[in-house]
Amino acid sequence: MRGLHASSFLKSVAHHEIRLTDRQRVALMQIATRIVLPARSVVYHQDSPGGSVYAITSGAVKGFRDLRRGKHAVTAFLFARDLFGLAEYGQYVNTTHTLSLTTMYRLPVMDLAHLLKHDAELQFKFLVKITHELRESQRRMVLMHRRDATGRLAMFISMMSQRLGSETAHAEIWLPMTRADIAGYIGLSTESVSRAATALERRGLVVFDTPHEVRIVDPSAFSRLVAAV
Amino acid sequence: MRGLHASSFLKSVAHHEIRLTDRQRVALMQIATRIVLPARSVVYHQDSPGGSVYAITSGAVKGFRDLRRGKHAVTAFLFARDLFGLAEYGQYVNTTHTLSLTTMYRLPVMDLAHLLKHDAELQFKFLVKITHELRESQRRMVLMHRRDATGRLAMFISMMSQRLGSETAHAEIWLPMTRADIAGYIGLSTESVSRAATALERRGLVVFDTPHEVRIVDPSAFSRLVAAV
DNA sequence: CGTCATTTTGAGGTATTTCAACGAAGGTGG
DNA sequence: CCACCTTCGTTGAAATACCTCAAAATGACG
Repeated sequence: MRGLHASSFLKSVAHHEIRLTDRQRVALMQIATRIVLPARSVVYHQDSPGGSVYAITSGAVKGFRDLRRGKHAVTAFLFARDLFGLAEYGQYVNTTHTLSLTTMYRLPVMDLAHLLKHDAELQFKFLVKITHELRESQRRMVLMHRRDATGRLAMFISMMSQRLGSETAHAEIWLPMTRADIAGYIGLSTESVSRAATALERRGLVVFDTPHEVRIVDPSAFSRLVAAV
Repeated sequence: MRGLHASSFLKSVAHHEIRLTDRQRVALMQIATRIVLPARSVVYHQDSPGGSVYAITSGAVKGFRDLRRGKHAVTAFLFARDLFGLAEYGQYVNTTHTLSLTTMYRLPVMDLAHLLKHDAELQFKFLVKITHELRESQRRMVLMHRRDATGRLAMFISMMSQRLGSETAHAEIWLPMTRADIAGYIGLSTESVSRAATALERRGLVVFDTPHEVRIVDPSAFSRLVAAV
């Protein structure tokens, strides 16, 4: 488990000014297990003992909590270079689920904690990463305050665009999640998400080539809507 | 007492009680400045350079972002033993504002980063703290998915109760923020918060001795409502 | 290519928002 | 010390936007 795998893990944590040294990468690889899961696989279930942290190399994962009547609140969409499971040390509070074919590294929390305790530089990079996530979640709070469904969806698309921007140079934005997942994330009903999507198209802001691929055709008007908080 | 081992890490997250050693406390005090601010003072403003992290000793602080038309989204309420400013490494993205007389320590981010990079144990405690905050924010996501205003307010009161539980042994829950602040936090209008408050009282679940002091008079029914996600 | 899940569209019900006004509380200045 | 003023909190009524229920159309996957 060296060479290609190791370098892809380097990339997985290198997001947002985080870059590991060779020695750090090797240390992490020694405790890591590479995992490849098909779409719709459960990574871990809520209320199970939280023994590991995961770093995504490619693919997409959603984290959610079950609510009443089959509904579920989506707590996060995770992509390449994201970490997850870290916030749930001790006991997982979310279920995580792959949305597509996903490769990731599993890091046992005991080993990771030991490693971080002896490498302050490495730990600092984790701290920066978590800190960045906290900031992300604050952006989502702003999204949740919007009253209009179309504005929420526009903001959601904008957020997804930013996260995937580094991967795809295309204007095509990949939305691997279902409408129900989006609804569970931005706090609307599935139908409202669908209606909001058609509303954005009818207003000439975006085009959905498929339900999971969207292009922004009027960037300035789109940005105006997103910023019209 | 040696360092924080992996097992004690789990424990500390579970009970979210961060305890510093005397030496760590001294090290932090050397770079810290003690600040006492009266109510309604701005600690820092959004879009200003983020040079410091703050640790609250007593009092209450709110973090928020301005939206259109005088509205503002409240991103956090912070109390004793909370840190803030850390998520905004480099550039503050929120404005922070005292809600009452507040004492806090200001830690220059440069000095703090230097300290953390040389004291993995101390940094670990910061990581635990941030990790816990991330988890908190996920709980809030669940709150935001509730459709009914009374349920949201009940959940909010429950959250405040938990945060202040260690300070006051009383059943009296202190809500230092205004109705508008609560509204900005749970995503409702000010009027809806007010109506939800009276609804909770009319249903015999709580009693508001003042607009800022609430007692839970029917704990089982109250818990049932909170859990009825 | 068939089957099932997902997505879209429609119509009505309902909760919250909005607009408006009043009452209460806290702070300030004469 | 009191009066004034600003901010905060509460209540009412109408409008709006979303949710729910239901069914058809589309898409995904074996």
